[in-house]
Amino acid sequence: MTYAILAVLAQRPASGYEIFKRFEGAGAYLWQATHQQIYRELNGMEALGYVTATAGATCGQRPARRVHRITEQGLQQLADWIAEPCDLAPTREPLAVKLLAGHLASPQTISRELERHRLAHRRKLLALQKQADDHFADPMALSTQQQLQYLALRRAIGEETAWLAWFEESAKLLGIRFGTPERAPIHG
Amino acid sequence: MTYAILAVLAQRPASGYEIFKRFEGAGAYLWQATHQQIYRELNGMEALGYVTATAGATCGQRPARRVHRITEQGLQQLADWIAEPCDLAPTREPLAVKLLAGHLASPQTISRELERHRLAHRRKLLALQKQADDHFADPMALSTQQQLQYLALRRAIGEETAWLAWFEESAKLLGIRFGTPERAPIHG
DNA sequence: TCTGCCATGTAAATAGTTACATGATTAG
DNA sequence: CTAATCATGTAACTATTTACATGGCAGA
Repeated sequence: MTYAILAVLAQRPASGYEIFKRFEGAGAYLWQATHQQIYRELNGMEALGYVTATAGATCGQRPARRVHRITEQGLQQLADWIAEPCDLAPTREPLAVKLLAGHLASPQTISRELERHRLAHRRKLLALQKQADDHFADPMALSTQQQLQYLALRRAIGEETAWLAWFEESAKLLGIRFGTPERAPIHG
Repeated sequence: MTYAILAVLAQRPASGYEIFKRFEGAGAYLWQATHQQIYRELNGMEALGYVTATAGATCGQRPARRVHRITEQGLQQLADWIAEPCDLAPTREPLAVKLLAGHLASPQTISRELERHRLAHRRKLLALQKQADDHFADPMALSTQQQLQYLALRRAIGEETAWLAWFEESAKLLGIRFGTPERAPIHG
């Protein structure tokens, strides 16, 4: 978590709220987190000297937007973490758990839940593709830094595409017909 | 977590250790967890009446294998959870975070880490495919219950396949060559 | 003999969620 | 005038990891 925030701040300074927006909703593809956690983490990192906070002068009299900036120490910390090998993200698939014991529920219950998740994943894929279109229109003309960021996004797009393909497969095997009969968006 | 354990116990009674084995290592595709967490969770569920524990008579004098069995109440609890809509699993991608700030490290550092993860995902895919071969050799001849369990596994296989495709894409874009091990493991 | 697996746990620390709280601004 | 969004936080709770602890049994 710490490092996800530092990585965002390494791109540009941001307020807690901006980081939260990036970590939440359909477009999030790095690290989902609640605003409470982000604010707490930011304050902790400020105490450790990884970031500095400047009271950003805003228009009205809102709760004083605090813009956070990564320090040399924070950059160093982040670089160290990147260099040190990390584990794969632990697997946690509530939907797969539901399927494993799916015989305890009615087929309608299962297919309704599959449909809900399918729509959520489709929504997410569309949001991600929009980000790709907006920020990485021409993938062959990117700087090395942009290539890496593009690949991070491509990874999430690949993930969501795999989900949609799996929903198709599931529907076929279970003999379900999902609501909207459109094909899954093409990936690649 | 609770429900992942209950779902496994709904298939057949098991000891904490057996559940742990299922939730750990390359073949895990439901819910990764440490043994500490599983034992604690099992004891908690025993207190709540969702499972019963019987001291399984084992061969030697080992710490007395405790076999857990799901109760009617536990089944009801699990069925209720399956029926109630759940959120998508929150996104947490350390590798994507590393790429986002990848310019802070050397290209070799990045490509080494990509290669490590690629190998781990390949290992995982192989373990999953072995499970599919072992338990679901003929997907067209499965009971409804088995179909659902097969799909849970297929989901994980789809995930790992997407990872490997993404590593290919990354290698191409970054001009990295993977799969050239120093000591060629190509043999029978 | 040594390593690794079987088999269970306690205790402490860190990570993450949920509930509660406040108040300004903007768009319909 | 109402709802959503901007913007920040505290407190309590739940989930998860890490470190410590024990001891038998099997195979090289």
